[in-house]
Amino acid sequence: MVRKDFMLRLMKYKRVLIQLRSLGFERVFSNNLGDAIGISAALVRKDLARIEMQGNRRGGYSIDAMLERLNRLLGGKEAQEAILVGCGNLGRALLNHEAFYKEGIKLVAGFDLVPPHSDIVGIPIYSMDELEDFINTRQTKVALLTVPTAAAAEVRDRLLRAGIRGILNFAPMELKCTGDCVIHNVNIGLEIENLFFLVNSLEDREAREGDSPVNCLSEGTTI
Amino acid sequence: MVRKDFMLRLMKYKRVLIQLRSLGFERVFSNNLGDAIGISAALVRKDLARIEMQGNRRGGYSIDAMLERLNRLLGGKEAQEAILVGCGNLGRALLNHEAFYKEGIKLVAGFDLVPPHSDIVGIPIYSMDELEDFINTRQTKVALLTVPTAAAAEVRDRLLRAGIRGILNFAPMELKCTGDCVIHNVNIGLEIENLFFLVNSLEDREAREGDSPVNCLSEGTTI
DNA sequence: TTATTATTGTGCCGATTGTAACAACAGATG
DNA sequence: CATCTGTTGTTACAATCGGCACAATAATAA
Repeated sequence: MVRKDFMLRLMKYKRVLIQLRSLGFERVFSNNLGDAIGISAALVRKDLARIEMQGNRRGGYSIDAMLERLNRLLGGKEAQEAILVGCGNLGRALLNHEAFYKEGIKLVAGFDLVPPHSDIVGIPIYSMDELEDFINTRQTKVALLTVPTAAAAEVRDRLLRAGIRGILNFAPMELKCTGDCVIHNVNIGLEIENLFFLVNSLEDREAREGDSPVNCLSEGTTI
Repeated sequence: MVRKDFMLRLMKYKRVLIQLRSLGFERVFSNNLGDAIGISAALVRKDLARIEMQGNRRGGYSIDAMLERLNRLLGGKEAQEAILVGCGNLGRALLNHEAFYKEGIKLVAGFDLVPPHSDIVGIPIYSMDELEDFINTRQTKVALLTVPTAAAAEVRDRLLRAGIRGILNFAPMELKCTGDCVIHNVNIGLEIENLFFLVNSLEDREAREGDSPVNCLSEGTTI
């Protein structure tokens, strides 16, 4: 609950650093990073102190050193393997989502009650019958769950029994976990509802106050 | 930044209440709600006090009264209209996502550089050329952005110029906002990375401590 | 060598969050 | 009517977070 924000910031730093490095930079200052991800420079420095990343008092931080440290903390650079359960519309879309390849995440298989006849994107889609075997032999630890709401809880139990430790649930129902595991719920409906609420408040305020001051809210993933 | 969690809790209460009511319940206790969404009963009571929802000291809260209040706060029950820009895999998947219909959100149109010849789900998909006109005539205020990363910033500007006030961005790049608007970033890659990190820490800890205590993390949308 | 300057590292503070504990109270029971 | 039980409403509190400001310090210039 509390260090999630912290870790997310670390991941954002990493993204920015990779970008900067690819542009030829070698060092970075706390205020660069702060601007890039929309927080104060002081907070950046505090975060970096927390991961024992020390910079040069005049020349900022070494991008390479920092990336090295972040990679060690966040799980390294070798792509981590996850599976996807529930190859409906959303599931199939995620299977060939552009973002994953670049970010060290590899979806190695999809599972569905009725697997399609041909693989769509080069990622094999298996029948649910083979779920446990696959998890067992590949020692998969993380799964994306994109099954219909009604099936979500049951599939979660099955995944956990099979050895999965982390689940990213997309069904619009808060999944809790039972045992030693991590479950994150990505509820897109909630996101949108939230957005409507904020936009409505924005317009209300403007209507009330006439010309409103610039009011700009950009927020990160609820992740 | 700060009341986002609060509002998200309100929306979660609403979901649970709707479910409970459909099961025939009429009243609910703070600890029911707390259990349902994984927080303490005290926090539930505080939230309810904050929205001036008062319960009966013995009989808990009236579900109907609470839903009424929540609906007023969160934007009522009439479905709110949003559009979706970028009808690639993810975009099309969202266009027929089960969750939206039930949750008072209505995607009224999709837009793409090359709109498909036939509507896939009954939701019309238009060419990008018609974007501004549509927004203008329908007075749309919220958009889902599922275009490729490279185009995200440009399309955002276009949307904002056209009058959109809230954007839910799915491209794996932190979009900031320029003007009076709200932008939320749903970064699925970050979500997964985060999950890997947590699972790894979990396993590390267990390896270190031998038999670990039950350690169960279930968290809501980062959103 | 000395002064200057830019940037880090950190101690402190205010704000906010969620928890714990308890008093007030409504209804049930006898 | 009196008691008792269970739930709310509220107050106090501990933890944490992020911001500010400033001392420490490394590079540079004179």
